[in-house]
Amino acid sequence: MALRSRTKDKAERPAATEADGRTPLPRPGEYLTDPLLWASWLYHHDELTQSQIADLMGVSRATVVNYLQQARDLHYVKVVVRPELLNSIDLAQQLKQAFGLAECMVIPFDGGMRPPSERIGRAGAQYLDQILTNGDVLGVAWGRTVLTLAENLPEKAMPDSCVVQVIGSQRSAYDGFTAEECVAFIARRLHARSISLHAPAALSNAALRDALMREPTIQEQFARIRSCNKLLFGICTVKANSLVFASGLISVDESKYYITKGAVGVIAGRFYDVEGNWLRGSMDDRMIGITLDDVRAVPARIAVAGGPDKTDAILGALRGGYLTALITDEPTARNILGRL
Amino acid sequence: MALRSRTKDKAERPAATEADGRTPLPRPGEYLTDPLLWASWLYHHDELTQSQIADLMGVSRATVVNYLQQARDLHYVKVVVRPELLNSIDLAQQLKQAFGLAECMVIPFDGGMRPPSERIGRAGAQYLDQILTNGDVLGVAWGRTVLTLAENLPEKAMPDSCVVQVIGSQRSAYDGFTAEECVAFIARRLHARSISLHAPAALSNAALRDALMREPTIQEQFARIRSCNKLLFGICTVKANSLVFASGLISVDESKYYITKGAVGVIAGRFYDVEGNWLRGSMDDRMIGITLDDVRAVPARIAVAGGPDKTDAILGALRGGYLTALITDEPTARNILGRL
DNA sequence: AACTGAGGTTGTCAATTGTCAGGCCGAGGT
DNA sequence: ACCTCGGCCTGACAATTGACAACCTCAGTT
Repeated sequence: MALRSRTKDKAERPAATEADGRTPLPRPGEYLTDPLLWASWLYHHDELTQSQIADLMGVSRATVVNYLQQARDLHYVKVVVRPELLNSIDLAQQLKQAFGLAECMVIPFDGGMRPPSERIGRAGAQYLDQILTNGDVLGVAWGRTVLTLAENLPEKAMPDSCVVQVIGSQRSAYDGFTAEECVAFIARRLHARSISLHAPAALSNAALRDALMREPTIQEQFARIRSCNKLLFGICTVKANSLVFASGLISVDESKYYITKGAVGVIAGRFYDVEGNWLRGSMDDRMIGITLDDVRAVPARIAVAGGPDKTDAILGALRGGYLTALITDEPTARNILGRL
Repeated sequence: MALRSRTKDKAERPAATEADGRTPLPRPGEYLTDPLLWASWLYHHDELTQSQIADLMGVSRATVVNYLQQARDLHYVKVVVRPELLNSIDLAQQLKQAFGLAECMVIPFDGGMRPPSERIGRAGAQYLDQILTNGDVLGVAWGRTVLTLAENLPEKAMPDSCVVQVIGSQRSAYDGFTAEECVAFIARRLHARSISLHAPAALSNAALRDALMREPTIQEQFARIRSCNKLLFGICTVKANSLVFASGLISVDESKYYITKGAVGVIAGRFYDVEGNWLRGSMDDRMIGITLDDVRAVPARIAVAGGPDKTDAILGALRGGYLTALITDEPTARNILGRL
């Protein structure tokens, strides 16, 4: 019970010898079991206390703390809140029903401690991990939330899959915010092939864009895009602080046309109104990327989006049928349902 | 930073009002979100402290503790130590190599605090959860370890699957130890169909057994058994304290014959020697259940077994090729490898 | 041989978490 | 209307856990 003196600890391993006569523990230096793993298992599965583990392993408790911390950092352990339950809470059910979604995850409100995009990204990572299977062709657009998702995606071996960039590249004001980076990141986590679109998202005129589109390599990429069976994207507002503007993809001036036509949201660079109608404009002729019609052709279309501003944008996307699965948070879900 | 007084908590919800003006929290009594789920998510995903959660939800911290505990009990959350890592630790690798196993999980030693069957059962539950997919036909034999596995199997929807009892029923000295119960339990957890074998495991003479075997319903069940694509079973020793005797399936007298022929273990009521040869005897002609030849015909054959006595029994089973996946613990793995 | 710096371990202390006896409140019985 | 019981919540206390600065140890360098 009292803290053991530590002066004598090297020589003996009291817990081991008494408990298991026939299987001597490995002598120091010939561990057959990774100590991180050993500690993690005993802690999380067998619910021993850190002190018990420390005795068992013959190190101090503080060391065990470190082991456990490292194991967490290396993602040796995962804590999962059963996603199907979040699927079933009332708000999610209502959204599913109202918009014919196949799946909807509504994560609880956290009192506004962290940005919704971060929390939703993490939730999305868990969801994606769960539904992806080897052989999938996953299209990925970009967004703040998609990026956090990518960063939190657990590692998983899907060697026969590929991750496809569905919108051209653009220079971003923020770090790591380009579509290529999202795609590459996700592909790496999945041990999958990454297929990026070697072209800018927006060109200065339609003729150039058309010429580029006729390039065989680009044609090939677009064939890939149309072969996606799953698609992951964020939803952007058209407000001034929105990422589409901050990233330089679209200038505020250019957006004026769309806004006067009633634009409320942007998916993969394409504007739509609150009814979900795709608003085609001059921008569209200068962009390289998936169209909203293409989006609807993908079997599983997963949107990760949420936050106080995004109500209308998400509502429009839902009405337009651009999604089959929505991952959002509780305030946002309430807002959307309140707008009906 | 200092602990906030709790006397004023009913009236206000400080974190909420400032952070999110447009979405009032539900008034008490109209929670749309299950409080267990809410608390669990904030705790495990957003890493808030229990006090923060208590403030947010407007209850005392102790209540949050209870919520979290309940959520754990109801399996709302899962803590998973990445199983592929246990697959890769040295002992597991050596066993895989030595016996041509497809998978092998070796869980770390816990100092002998809990019975191996309990710990291995839990590990097996996690493994099974991971490899099962909808549509599987899972055969299940019985055993102490299989039962703990069943109890710890997380809930999972596999409506198109079935769980098949591969050995007849028997009265047991222990509670819940019959094959039917294991099967029913697992089936319930998986929302799958449970197919039990309505016949005793052992009859008093071979003629009766043969007559029963000719019954169409029994024939049907056996067709099912042969259609299994996965099989789950425990491994029993032939020592006097073994479950096969305690359960009354086999009498100690009857076992004498097998033991003199060199029996070291029992799988689904069938004896085999240390080389893995099936020892056929008079018992076998009076039993209703899967044979060891049938076992080998199943594509995935998962054994959960471990403990100081079981070394030889497992070794024989490995040599006989009755397993494709073994889940055991570190001392047992060492013993087996030491016996080579 | 003495120095130095990186990597890993340790003891201490504050923060967080688990426990438990007692209090509150509503349902159902008298 | 009053009482009793059971379930849920609370507050205070004990145990566990996390953070951190100091400390070893050992290999490479002077």
